[in-house]
Amino acid sequence: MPLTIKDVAERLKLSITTVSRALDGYADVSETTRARVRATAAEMGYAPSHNARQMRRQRTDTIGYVLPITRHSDEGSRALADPYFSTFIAGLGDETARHNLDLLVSVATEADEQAIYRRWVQGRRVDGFVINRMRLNDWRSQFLQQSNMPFVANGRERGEVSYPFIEMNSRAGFRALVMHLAAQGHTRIAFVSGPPHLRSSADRLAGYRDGLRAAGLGFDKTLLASGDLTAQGGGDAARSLLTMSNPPSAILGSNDMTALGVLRAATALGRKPGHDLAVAGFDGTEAALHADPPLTTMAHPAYEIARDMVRMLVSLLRGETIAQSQRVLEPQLVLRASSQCKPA
Amino acid sequence: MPLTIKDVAERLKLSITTVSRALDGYADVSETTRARVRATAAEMGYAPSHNARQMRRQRTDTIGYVLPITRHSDEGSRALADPYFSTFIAGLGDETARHNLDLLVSVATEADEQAIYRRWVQGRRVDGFVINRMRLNDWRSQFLQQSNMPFVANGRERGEVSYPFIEMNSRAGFRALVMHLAAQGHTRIAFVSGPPHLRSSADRLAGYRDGLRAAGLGFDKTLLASGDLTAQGGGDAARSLLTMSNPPSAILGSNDMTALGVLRAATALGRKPGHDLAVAGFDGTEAALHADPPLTTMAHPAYEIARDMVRMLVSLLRGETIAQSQRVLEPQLVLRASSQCKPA
DNA sequence: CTGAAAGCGCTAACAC
DNA sequence: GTGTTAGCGCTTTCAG
Repeated sequence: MPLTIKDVAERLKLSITTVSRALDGYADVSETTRARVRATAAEMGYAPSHNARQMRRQRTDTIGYVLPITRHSDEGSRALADPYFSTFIAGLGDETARHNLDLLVSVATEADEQAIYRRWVQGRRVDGFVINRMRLNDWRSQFLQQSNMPFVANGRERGEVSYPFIEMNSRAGFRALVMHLAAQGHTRIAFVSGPPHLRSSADRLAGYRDGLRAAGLGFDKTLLASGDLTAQGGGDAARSLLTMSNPPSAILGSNDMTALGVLRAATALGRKPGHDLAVAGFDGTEAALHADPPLTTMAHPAYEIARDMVRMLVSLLRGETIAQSQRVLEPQLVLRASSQCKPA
Repeated sequence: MPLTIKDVAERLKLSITTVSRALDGYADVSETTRARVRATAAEMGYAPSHNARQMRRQRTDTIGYVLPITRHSDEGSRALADPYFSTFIAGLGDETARHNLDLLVSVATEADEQAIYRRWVQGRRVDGFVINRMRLNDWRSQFLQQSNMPFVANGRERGEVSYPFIEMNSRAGFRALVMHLAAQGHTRIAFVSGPPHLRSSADRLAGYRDGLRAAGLGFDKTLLASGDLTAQGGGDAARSLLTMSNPPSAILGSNDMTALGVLRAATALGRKPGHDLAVAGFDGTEAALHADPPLTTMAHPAYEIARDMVRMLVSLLRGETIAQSQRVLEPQLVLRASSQCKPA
């Protein structure tokens, strides 16, 4: 049976009210009493019951994050195989800790996530949400808005939205990536897309097409392969692209994991990425740095984005107005060996 | 203002007691009433307040995990750079979700973690803990035991312990790794250790020495470099090892990240890992697969371990006795190109 | 089978 | 400055 405020009060022969106020730093309690209370509480190892406190305050001091995975959870080991997510969680964890907030985490497929959101919202489990990997039509933002639950998104749905978000301009990023490859003489530049219902996939594909246009290259749909943002998917796509009659001389992955899969598959097919095949990814993960050869990518500061999202959410919870509540960041090109070659 | 049980009761002209019982599936309520209550509650979108429920039940249905990081949190982006942790969290998330438990996560250095553990324990924030990255002398296990807080550890402290854990036999793993290298003729096998206060570091070093002994090789302390389980640390260690007068022909990293750093640094120094330098890691992360060249490693099923730990904890919370409460798993050697070469 | 009432541990009006 | 009291929303005796 853990200690309660009553135990402390009895020991001090004070009322629980006074103890509560002393501990919470209210003004209307004498300094001597406050000191006595503090000392005794510390000595007894008392800490208030989070539950009881939040029940009374109607707050939880907790932020929720549901990690969206694609596959069935039996294969959940893949869930965080993408370093993007782990970096993101690290940012959430660090920044919430800094504000003395707790971070409640769950892992769910798009099919299962509704139950969790409902439970957390209606069960008043969290004060606000951080959501990412936005879909073109995303029920989460609607649900949270109509539930009056504060949240900050990483990215947004199609079109104008009214909620706060931080977004990467990945469309511009892919345009730049294509231009970079075109500048080296590549004309057959393939693209391995992500799941089509994701906003990021649409943006990245649009950026790819922007780049082709800007470089004066036509769009050839045989150079478009579909992936799923995993290395596996990237490998499959690369195999089909590289075994066609007129294969591309450059392959762009929707993210680093896809590009890593491309690298491996290409190497297995006897190609030499960085020599007879240009490859690039997107996200700037550490794995890209250690790849064979090191992977050209676009830096995407997932850690900082996560921290900023928490900061924005904290402001929201405090009822403050956020200066810049809808931010668009520009990614930065990171040139490495994988893309530094001319077409064969 | 979210819905409460009272709202549902009023709508149905029933007492809150009956509503509560109907929803919780108690036997002593008529089937018709139960159906009516269920339907109305669903229709209204009612879900019980987690806080109130747990306040009453004196349970939280939440499991805590404090991710231990080494560096100051300003550099927290490194926190999860090690895929071992992200895989571990994925396992925790999946398995807790499966049991309808929530997972509370925090990120803290060893210096800061005490505050979090105290807050969560004394504030009755969680029903149990999962802890990993055990130290040789670990205050956490003592604290949790004396607080009467159930927990399961990944690994354990020095010596015999009474708490449940799952541990990798990394000592045997490193012994096997050294034998593998020695079998190819390597006699100067270096080892980049981890932080000395970690149990895993001690085990891995001991395994390294076991291997040398088994292969009939002497222990040369100039071949011992200290790392910190990051790629950065591995790179630093490799630079000092490879620039000495009589450099090693093989380098073993305490984990994959260390070995990846070794690979990069060695390549930068003009060495060709897999040809004139053998390198191997430990953990079996996906990054090792995509490395240049692909990294030999020992598979360490962090995802499955995490899930099993949650299962054990759940049994503990239910008051069941766990069949195998102290498990030791054998790692599996995964041979890849990085270690497949003879000494120059 | 259903309802009234107590109380989980705490905070915040409101008294004194 | 300090104490008394009324709840936060729910579960669980205990009556009926």
